[in-house]
Amino acid sequence: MSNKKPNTPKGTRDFGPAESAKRNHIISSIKAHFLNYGFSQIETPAMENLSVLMGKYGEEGDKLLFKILNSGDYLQKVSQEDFEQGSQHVLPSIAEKGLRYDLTVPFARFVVQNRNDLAFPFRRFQIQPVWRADKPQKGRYREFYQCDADIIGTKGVFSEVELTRLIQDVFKSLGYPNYLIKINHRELLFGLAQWCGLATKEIQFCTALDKLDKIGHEKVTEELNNLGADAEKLVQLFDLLGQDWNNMQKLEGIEALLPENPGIETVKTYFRYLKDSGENVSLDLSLARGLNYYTGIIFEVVAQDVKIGSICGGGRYDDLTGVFGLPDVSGIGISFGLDRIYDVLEEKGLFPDSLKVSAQALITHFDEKSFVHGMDLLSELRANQIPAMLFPDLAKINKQFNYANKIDIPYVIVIGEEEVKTRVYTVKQMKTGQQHSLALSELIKLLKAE
RNA sequence: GUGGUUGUAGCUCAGUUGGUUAGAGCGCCUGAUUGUGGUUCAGGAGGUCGCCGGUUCGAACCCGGUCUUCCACCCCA
Repeated sequence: MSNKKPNTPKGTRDFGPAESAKRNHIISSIKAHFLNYGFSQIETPAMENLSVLMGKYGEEGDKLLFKILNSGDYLQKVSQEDFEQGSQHVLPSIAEKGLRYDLTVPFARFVVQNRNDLAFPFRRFQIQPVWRADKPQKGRYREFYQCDADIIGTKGVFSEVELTRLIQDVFKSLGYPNYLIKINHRELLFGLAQWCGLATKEIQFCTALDKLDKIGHEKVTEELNNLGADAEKLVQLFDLLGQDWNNMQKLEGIEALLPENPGIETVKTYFRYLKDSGENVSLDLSLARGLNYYTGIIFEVVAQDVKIGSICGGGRYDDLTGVFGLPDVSGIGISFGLDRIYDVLEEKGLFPDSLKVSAQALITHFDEKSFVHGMDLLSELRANQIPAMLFPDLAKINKQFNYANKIDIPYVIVIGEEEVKTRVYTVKQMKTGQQHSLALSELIKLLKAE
């Protein structure tokens, strides 16, 4: 290991054949459900203008944005005054683009730009990488994929129900049952904040409350007290949160505190529409989610038996396009975290074995004559939609078999003098060791059977 | 961004108070096997001990820096 040993940048990874196959397994499953729900795919550039990205994810988000240096002499526009005032003042002069931080904001930009060509409500899905300059940890990468589905241009709670069912369908088809869909409503959170006497500090209230299951109610109480919350009301609040209630009981409990809150009716309707399919759905009044633009119901999906944070998140935003000049468009979206779902499936051993197969058959040979004959057989197999390879070098037969074994090829076809003459091929099933002599039509039938 | 942690062969890891030529298992290559892989046996290759610097007669080991990994904050998918 010399100092020349190359490496990918911190928090980024390569995906080899095995990993790519597993990732594709997840992507194709999610994509199939997106299509089944009527979403159309779009793609947007990896980079956006910083004016599009800045200020959309809160102060923290701005720090985590990767900025791209301007081309050419990027210091040219920096004035002495900017430089003396520090990096904050230099930034606008040296970088005007950044890597996208999520898929929702670029989508809002896309909607505004293409508003006249889109039919609303518009359902789009998007599967692309995003970048965050976070400090990497397990399940936290600097480059990771999001799989987003958004419905924009409708306020109906039915959209929330659609996305809930979509989540359920996806995890069902991935074979992972131990997830929990936590939901809450920003109006409820804001109502609670005001009720506690934190009318101007709703966001701080949310982020403090969000830590409840992590640091416990004493510490959260302490934080909220420091913000200036009404101590008596906090006692009432934590009394409510501590109850082991079902969703309806929780709703009734919070309705008693906030009788006029518009979020109550919305959440009630949501559960009514869900009917009996709300099995993995839980109203969690402490769920906050950091992103500033959410205004209505918010979602978070957690893996209950893997320590990895949330694997899917989303919510309703009433005015995301407003900042780009298109007001009064309500949208709702969810984002599946491909990389974390991967980590969950990997840890739980839920990837199917069949993903390993690289080709159905490898054609091996003893000499050049049989090698050349193998080329024709290869074409025949491929013409019959049988993924096949011909060993490309003249090599010892055991080397060829060894290769097939290593890359998990199920069938090896052997061609020698005899096979070329008779056109009856020897085929060995690697898993069982069984061997047959078959003419082409029989061979195709066998290889297609699997 | 703050604090901590990790790094030795392709992989998982040993390595004594600082002392010749740094080891094991697995994997890899060759042969037993010129019509058969996965089992077995024999042999072999592969390391500037993450990198740079310092202390020392002498450093995988001690010190500093740096990169990387993971963890706790922060925040999030």
